[in-house]
Amino acid sequence: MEAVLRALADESRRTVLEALADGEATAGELVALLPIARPGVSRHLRVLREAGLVDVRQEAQRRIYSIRPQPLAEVHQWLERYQTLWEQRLDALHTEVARGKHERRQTK
Amino acid sequence: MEAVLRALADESRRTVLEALADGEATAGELVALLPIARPGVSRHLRVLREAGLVDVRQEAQRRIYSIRPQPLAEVHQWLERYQTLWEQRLDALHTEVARGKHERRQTK
DNA sequence: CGCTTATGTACCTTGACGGTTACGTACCCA
DNA sequence: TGGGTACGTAACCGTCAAGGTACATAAGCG
Repeated sequence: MEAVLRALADESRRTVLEALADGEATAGELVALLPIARPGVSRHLRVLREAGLVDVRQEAQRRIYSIRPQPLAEVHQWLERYQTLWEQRLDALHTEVARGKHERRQTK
Repeated sequence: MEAVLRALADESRRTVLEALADGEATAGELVALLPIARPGVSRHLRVLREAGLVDVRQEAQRRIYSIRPQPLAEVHQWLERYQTLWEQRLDALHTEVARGKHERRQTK
C-alpha cells in the first residue's frame, strides 16, 4: 500500500498507468509520451514494477509492459473507509434532496 | 489531485486522516498518536491542509482539525477508470476457478 | 562477426522532504 | 501583567528521489 501510493504520487508514473490502461506498450512507446529521457522512464517503470502495478514481458529486445490493476483495487477499497464521510457531506450539500435515504452511519 | 496523492503517500499523514475519520482532534491530540515531535506533525498538518484534506478551526489556543473527505472522493473516482480492468481480472480468476484451471494470465 | 535497436544500470547532481531544536506568538488565568 | 499552555515557523541537517549523461547488455540483422 505504501509503495503503491508512493508510485501514484508521481505524474509521470500516473501517465504511464493511464497509457497502459489502454493496452500493453513497449518501454520505448512509453518513453515517447513522457517529457523525460529514457533512463528516467526506465526508473519509473521499475518503481511501478516494484509496487506491483505493472508486469513486464520480454519479446526479442523489447520489454512489453502491461498494467496490473489489483493494487489499484486495494487503494480503491482502502478509500471506502472514508466513503460514508464524503457521502455525508454530499447529503448536506444537497440538503436532503433525496429524502428517502438518510442516517447511513453515525460518526460518534 | 497531485497534492492529494502526495499527501497520502506518507504514513504519518494517513494516520492523521484515519484518526480524524473518527472525529475532530486538536493538534496536540494528533501529536500524541504519532512517533514524531510536534513541529513535524505541524508540518504534516500543513501539507494536509494545503491538499484540502483537513480543515482547521481555532478555539482559544487550540487548533481543532477535522477531515475534509472530498479530495478522497475524487481519488476514489479517479481509480474507477481502472475498475473494469481489475474486475476483468477477477472474472478471469473466477472462471479459472470454476473450470478448475489455473493457467497463466493472458490479457492479449 | 560487427552494427543497430531496445532497454536497463551506474553514477552524479540537485532539490524536495521528513525530522529535530530553538524560537515566536496567541490565548487564558491568577 | 506575568506565566503557562498550545501551536506554528525558522533554520538546519541527513536522506531520498528524480533527472541527466555515459555505459553495459542483449537480441535481431546483414
